[in-house]
Amino acid sequence: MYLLLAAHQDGAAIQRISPSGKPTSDARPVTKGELPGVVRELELQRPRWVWSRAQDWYPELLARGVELERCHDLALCGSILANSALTAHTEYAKNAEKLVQDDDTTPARALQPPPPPSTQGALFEDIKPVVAGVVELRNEFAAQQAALADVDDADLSKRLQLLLAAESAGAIIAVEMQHAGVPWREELHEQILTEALGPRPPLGHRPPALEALCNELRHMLNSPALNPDSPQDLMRALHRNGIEVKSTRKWELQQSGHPAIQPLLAYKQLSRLHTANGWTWLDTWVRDGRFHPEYVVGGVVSGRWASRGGGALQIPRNIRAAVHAEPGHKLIVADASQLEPRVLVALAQDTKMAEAARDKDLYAGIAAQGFGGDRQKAKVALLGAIYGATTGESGRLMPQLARTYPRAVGFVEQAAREGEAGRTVTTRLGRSSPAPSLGWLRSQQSTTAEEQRRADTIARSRGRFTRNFVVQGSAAEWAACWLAELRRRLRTFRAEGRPSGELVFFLHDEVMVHAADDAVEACVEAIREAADAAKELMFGRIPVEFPVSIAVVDSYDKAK
DNA sequence: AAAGCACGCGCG
DNA sequence: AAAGCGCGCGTGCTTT
Repeated sequence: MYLLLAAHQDGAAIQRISPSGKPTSDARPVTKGELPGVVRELELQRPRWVWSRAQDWYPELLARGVELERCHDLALCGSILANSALTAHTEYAKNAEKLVQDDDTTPARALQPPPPPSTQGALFEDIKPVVAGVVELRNEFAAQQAALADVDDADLSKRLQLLLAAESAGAIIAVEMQHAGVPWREELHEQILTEALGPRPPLGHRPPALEALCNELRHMLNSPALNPDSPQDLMRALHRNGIEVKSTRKWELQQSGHPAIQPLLAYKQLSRLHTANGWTWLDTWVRDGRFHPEYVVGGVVSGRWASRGGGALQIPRNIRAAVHAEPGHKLIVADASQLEPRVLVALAQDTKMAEAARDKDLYAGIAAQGFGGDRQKAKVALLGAIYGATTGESGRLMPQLARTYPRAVGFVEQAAREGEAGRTVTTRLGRSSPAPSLGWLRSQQSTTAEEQRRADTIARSRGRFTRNFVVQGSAAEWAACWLAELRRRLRTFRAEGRPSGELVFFLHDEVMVHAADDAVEACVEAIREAADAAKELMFGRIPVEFPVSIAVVDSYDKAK
């Protein structure tokens, strides 16, 4: 059953609709205050909630203690359907195309783009539903369902439906994880900061350790006014001292043996800790022992999630000790091992590489088959194939890899050719890469030799993008299915009154579950089962393993 | 003074 | 040791 939840005057309206989007009841107006109660009541019928975006409604509902099982996120699904090659022939895609301005690269969207970044601390106050009433949303849903029905190939149609379901589940999970937050022990974080930087300085001042290093650098580089935070300033000072670097990047500085390099690198490292994850970050993003980032589902064209605020997807290793389970609980950190290479194996149906992928360590398997047992070489070669490396060691290893695995390498090469020619590519479940911009197309019609060279560079760059898109995007789909399957199992535990865990973090190919001690075993099992289920949902029964490495730990730094 | 860009570095 | 893909964000610096 589908229940439409739309904006209506100051509150909302709820209407039953059929799978094709026809109303099967009158729209019921509900005030803001009544909404949680009404939705909770209706949820007992296990509907699929159809709404503009999960972000518009679900944070508020969750804050009132209302959890929902499933939804259809019109904005996310619309964006997929408007771009997918599988629905390119439909009215839906053709209408969406008209909405795209022809002078930029904005992806087609059936509804409004996401709201501007909300200011921190206002996660639940600031969000206003998009101005979209019952009729508008119902029509949108009907149009999306019609587009789905227009996909003739039953297999492809099923995949696309799976993608929309997984994406919508992701939207729900993202809001729930945002609500739950990552368990964060502030005093452990502060301890790390104080040990590395000294006591907290007044606002706008360097902490003692940075101050000392800065003075040391000024002295060693004979530059009394040096600001090491200014690349220009720093570069001039280095040059004055005969350190001939072309940039101030860490790896380039490491080439030099000058005695000032060591304190400089130390300064850079500590400065990073202070500015990106120091006391200010802690004040801003951690409340009541939880880090509450905002996840942006569909924030990356490939289908990966992005995040907004607090750098949720970049929790650096050196502060992970502060991510700590609550008393009587554990963190279960699960990681899909070598996900992208395994997805490539499944996509390309490379039986030879599948043999290697039967091993828990895929790189070791590949090393044994084609690289004389050299695991590092095998890894560099394979990642190079997925990213489109042309130079360096990775580039040199490509022919060797192609000889051993013509199908897998051929698959990514084909994706690269498509991109270079200005065509789009499509993931396993049907998410397509954006079409090239008009500017791109224009660049390819160059005449002079100089223009031609530039055009080739741009074309190859797009080829690397599409090459990676199919693999990264399909891997993101696997991860979305994994996450959705895991959530379903955790909810079942709870519904049956058994101990369960809560999803608290997700990062591309990694999930974190916070669970009471007596729930750990079941959660671990659920994580593994969900991974198997995700594989089968996406690829059916294939002889490729998607092993998950799981660490049960007190703190995040102990995982891996 | 605000907005936008380049750099550099964190994560997968 | 970096390279080839995808991101967010703080800082300095330039443009508006």
